[in-house]
Amino acid sequence: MVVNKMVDRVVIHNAALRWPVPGELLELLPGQRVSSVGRRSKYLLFNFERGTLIIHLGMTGHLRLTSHDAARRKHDHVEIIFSDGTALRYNDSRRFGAMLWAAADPLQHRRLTGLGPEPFSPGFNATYLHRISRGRKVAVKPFLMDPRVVVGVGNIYASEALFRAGIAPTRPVGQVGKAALGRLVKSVRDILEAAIAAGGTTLRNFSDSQGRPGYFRQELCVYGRTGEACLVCSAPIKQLRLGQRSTYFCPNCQR
DNA sequence: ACTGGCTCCTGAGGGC
DNA sequence: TGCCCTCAGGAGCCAG
Repeated sequence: MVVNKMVDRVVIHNAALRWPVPGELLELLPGQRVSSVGRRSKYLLFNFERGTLIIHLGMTGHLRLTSHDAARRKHDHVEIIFSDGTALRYNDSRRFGAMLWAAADPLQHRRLTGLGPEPFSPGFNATYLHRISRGRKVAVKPFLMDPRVVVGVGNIYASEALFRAGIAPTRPVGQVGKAALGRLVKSVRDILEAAIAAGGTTLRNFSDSQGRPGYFRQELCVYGRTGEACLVCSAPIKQLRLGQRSTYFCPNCQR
């Protein structure tokens, strides 16, 4: 828990994340206290007295709260050292993540404006999806993964949600009816809820803040199961690329 | 306004 | 054992 901790100093070992880590953090953060933490989409919001530190973990990012003198690990790019002797370390081997600063309302930061609704919010519903998808020719899977449509649905969960909703991932979204979109909304929520309960999905090296892997992988119905029997109808699971992303589906259950 | 393709990056895994 | 190749993915960016 970092709330109420006072920043003593910031060390940037490697500023080359998705966008350069703002150097102004070096002067801005020391002397400020973390007042609260929040989240919007996959952006973590560390609210300080005079602004908000926005952190995205990308694919491989980790935050660890350690003693400030603990040995640095490979890919520890930024350290926020607190006055109580602890340090919050941002580690990200792939550097797909980001660290940004918002002097005012973080929701008005250019990376956060334009984000779609949270998947568990009332705004994410069949009527909404139906309205914004009419006339669109894009396939339903990349549409579902577009953060302007809804946030939080990555590649694995998109395939899984479409399987459970019985919708072929290649269907032009404009041709998916409202009832099917309603099933999709429910599937997305069910998948995310189950995945969160299982601690996420570990494919290679994902782990939570305690270093534990996620156990949702064993509940995946289609993702990574190319050629294996569909759990519902036994037809072989197919794989294709859609929007440069591996896509898995049952050609029999999903239409 | 849409759409599809490309890009960033490192590590894992497979083939030889 | 070691090298090389391919793949993985969140999401911004850009050309058509």
